[in-house]
Amino acid sequence: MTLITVPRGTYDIMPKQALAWQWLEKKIRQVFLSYGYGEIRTPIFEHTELFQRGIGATTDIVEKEMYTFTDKGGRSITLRPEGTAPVVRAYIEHKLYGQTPVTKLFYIGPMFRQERPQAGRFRQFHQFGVEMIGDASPVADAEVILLAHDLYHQLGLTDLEIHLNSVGCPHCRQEYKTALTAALKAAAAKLCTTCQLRLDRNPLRLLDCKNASCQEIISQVPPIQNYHCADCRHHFDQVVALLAEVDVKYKLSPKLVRGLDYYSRTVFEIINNELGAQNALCGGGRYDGLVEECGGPSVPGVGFASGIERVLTTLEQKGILADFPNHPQFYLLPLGEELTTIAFSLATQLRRAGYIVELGNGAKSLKSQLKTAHKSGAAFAVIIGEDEWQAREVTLKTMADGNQKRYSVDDLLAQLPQLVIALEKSASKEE
RNA sequence: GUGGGCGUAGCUCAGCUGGUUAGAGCGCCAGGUUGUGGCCCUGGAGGUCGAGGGUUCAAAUCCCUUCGCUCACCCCA
Repeated sequence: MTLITVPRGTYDIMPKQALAWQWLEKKIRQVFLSYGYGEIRTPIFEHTELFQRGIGATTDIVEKEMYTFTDKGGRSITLRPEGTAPVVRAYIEHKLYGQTPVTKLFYIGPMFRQERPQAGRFRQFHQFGVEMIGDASPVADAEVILLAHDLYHQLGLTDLEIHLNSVGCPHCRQEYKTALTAALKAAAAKLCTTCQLRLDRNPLRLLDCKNASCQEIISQVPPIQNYHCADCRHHFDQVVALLAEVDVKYKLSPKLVRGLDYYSRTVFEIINNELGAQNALCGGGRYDGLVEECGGPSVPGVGFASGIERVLTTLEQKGILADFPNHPQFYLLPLGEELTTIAFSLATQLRRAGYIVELGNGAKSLKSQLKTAHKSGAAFAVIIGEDEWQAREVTLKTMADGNQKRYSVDDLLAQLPQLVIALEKSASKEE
């Protein structure tokens, strides 16, 4: 029989790793809540049409990366490839626009895209993100960028690069596209094959081509800034000024464009250059047409999404992710199978009182059980042997120094609170 | 979807141009102490050499196919 493994691009989060995930998720929720965002949990799958309309039918995500299937009712269903469209759907469906002028939502959970996996890229991956819907002001853009920036700072990531650009509104962007296409048509033959395709399909994508000779040609072309309409220019200037006001460092990247159709005006990415090819921790921007496109009122929006795996990798890389200890406080060792019941009962008592307790295997030698206790990292071993049990006592051994003392069960239970406090004190001293 | 690299013990890897029973370190189990962990010593268990086929007297080693992992392109978190 062949071994069944996880599907390509997926992986198991094992107990030790899960502690890091829990820690990170907790931090994320704390920061988002402090900025006034409410958590929303949308389904893992949606009607396929939501993503076709929301993300854009000609984007790579929709064209070739979605996990789409037909359910038994004949409906086309898709595992969500990103979080914004579902949140916007819920915003419209629950008519949140009628409740407050601005709606601030955050999400955290798995996303699915059928791509070839590589460093920092998976088929099931996890994102957290925010959507601020209903505020057209540049203050909203700045606040969202600041939020991402502050969140990373609170995690200890203080040297990330923020890349910032404006892709204009549908009107001035279209003008730029035509100008760009016209300018590049002449040199089309010198472009790489993918760029030749992009020339027709999505000329903006040419700007961030990694090919050196393409970059050479592109550097001759005027930047998108030259084509911004007065409103777009003003909006972007304001965003930049607001970020400067709160000392957020950013890099203007005139060539930054983003792959999803819904972006307008501000786009940004936060980058860790040590990550490899997939170096964006976070990407986002403004999407003023999206709510309307999805069947809602004409309401502006701005948000970002960040990859949990990439954040965790970055934290590990920078040594911020220390071990999360999950050692038992007490390791109970019954000596002989006759005492197992006693130990079992005592372990239950302690656990019900809220202590972290492991129970040894009474069939094994004391030596063997102590080894296991040692490996578990337990602070105390409680030895339950015939000698002491005849007097209804147990031996409490402090693993750190090897000291041990006999207690009656009642005395032990009475002593535990102090023992645990002393333990926590010495642990915090070490740090 | 395309291209490069890699698949040998639980983990990290060695195994030269094909040559007996495939090795090391760590880990695991047991013993060295009749009831005492960490250090040390001794012993033990554990491998369809990713899978299938081919060449050969002989394949972990050479050839083909396939699967998987990985990195990169495309794209993106």
